[in-house]
Amino acid sequence: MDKKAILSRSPLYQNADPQLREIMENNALITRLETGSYYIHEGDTVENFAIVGEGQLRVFKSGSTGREITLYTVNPGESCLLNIASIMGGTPSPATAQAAITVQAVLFPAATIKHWVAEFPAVRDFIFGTLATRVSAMMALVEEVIFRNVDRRLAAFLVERAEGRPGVLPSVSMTHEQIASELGSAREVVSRLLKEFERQGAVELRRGHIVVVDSDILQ
Amino acid sequence: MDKKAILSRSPLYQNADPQLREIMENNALITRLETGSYYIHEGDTVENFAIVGEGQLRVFKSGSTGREITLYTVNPGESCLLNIASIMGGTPSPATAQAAITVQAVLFPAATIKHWVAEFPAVRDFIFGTLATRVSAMMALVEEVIFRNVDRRLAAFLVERAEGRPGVLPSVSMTHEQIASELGSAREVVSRLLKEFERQGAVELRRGHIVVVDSDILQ
DNA sequence: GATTTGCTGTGATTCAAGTCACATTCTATG
DNA sequence: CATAGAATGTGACTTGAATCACAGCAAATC
Repeated sequence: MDKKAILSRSPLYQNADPQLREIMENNALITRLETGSYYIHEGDTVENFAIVGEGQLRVFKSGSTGREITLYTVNPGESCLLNIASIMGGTPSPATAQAAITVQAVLFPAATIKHWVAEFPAVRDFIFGTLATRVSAMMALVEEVIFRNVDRRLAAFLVERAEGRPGVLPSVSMTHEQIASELGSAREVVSRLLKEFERQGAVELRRGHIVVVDSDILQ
Repeated sequence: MDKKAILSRSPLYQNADPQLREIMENNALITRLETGSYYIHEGDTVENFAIVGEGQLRVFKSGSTGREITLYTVNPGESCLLNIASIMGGTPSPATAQAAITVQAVLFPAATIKHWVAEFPAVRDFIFGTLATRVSAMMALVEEVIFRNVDRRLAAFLVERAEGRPGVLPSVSMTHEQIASELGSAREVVSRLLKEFERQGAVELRRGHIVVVDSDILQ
């Protein structure tokens, strides 16, 4: 993927006028992050603003016992909230970001994006939009974690993340371990609950992925 | 309190140039919210942007069993993140806001503030600053809730919220019930933990407030 | 000062979920 | 096809916390 291909995935670029597009193209630094490598560690100062073109960034917090919880993921066309909050507020990053799937992205220096926010309404709208969405999601996450049991969160997670082509049952391609990190729980707990779901006929378990047979039961 | 007095508490107004100040004064609608009354309910559409001059707004989510968790509070001079996220993103409010202490505030219509964001750098900086701070706090909250036990969260809460004049021991003036809502836990749990803290000599319990005797033990 | 109302203290119980400790599969790869 | 390394399945145990059910206390109000 080249700069332009990555940029084209972002609503920011899509909504930009030709002038801004050109400026973006001229300032974009292309980068690649292999699966498992880190984009930023908690506490670091963020120096770039990223737009993901391909792959997936996972933003998470780790607890003392090694357990983790995913706060959100950044998919193609999206930008990292962490980045924005950190750059605009001048604060260190409140969480860690890692490539869950090899990422190709473009970067802009923090100073550059800050300047654009002042100058281009399109940039502003994009950033506010991203912030607003993530903030709501964050609040929803707090609520979930406090008031909902792991079984309900797991069921909701499966329904939401299951992907399937027409004709094929939707499924989630993750290990139990990964799902546990996503939810901030433990692997054994997830395994047990999944088995229970299977007994109820809601899912079918394969190695490395979970097939959602009946999403109504999960609801 | 009149408009000007309320506005003067906000860094937004403080950093504004005379022109913006005048515009703000001319557009401000003054309002008062008695303790316990709601500023906004979850799911509502937000129509105004508020700057709190006095009192305290509590922003929270409620669970099905009636339990609540405070996401954050809005104090004098501050603005409501909910508001900003909702107005700028055009999404319904993700949580409920209620006056914990009778609030005096000024309001600006959503359209007005949106317009100002485009026009005045000071407004932009203020809003981004608020968003960035709250987003970080939100992430920290998720982490706390997932990885830390209630006793640790309670201890941290007491240290953070204790207020005292010189010469007087700091204390938190809240009932156990209120603290439980703050933490998203149950009253009995908080009562029991507080008694335990008292046995350890960290606090002293009075009706309606907790005196922090030794904040080191709480750490 | 009597009463009502709202706080606080505590025991008993239950339950979700984290932890430990292995056994049992898969499946990729030499 | 043999096997190492991952992924999964499960039993046993422990524990933090929520819930239920009252009892005692303080303080505001009549």
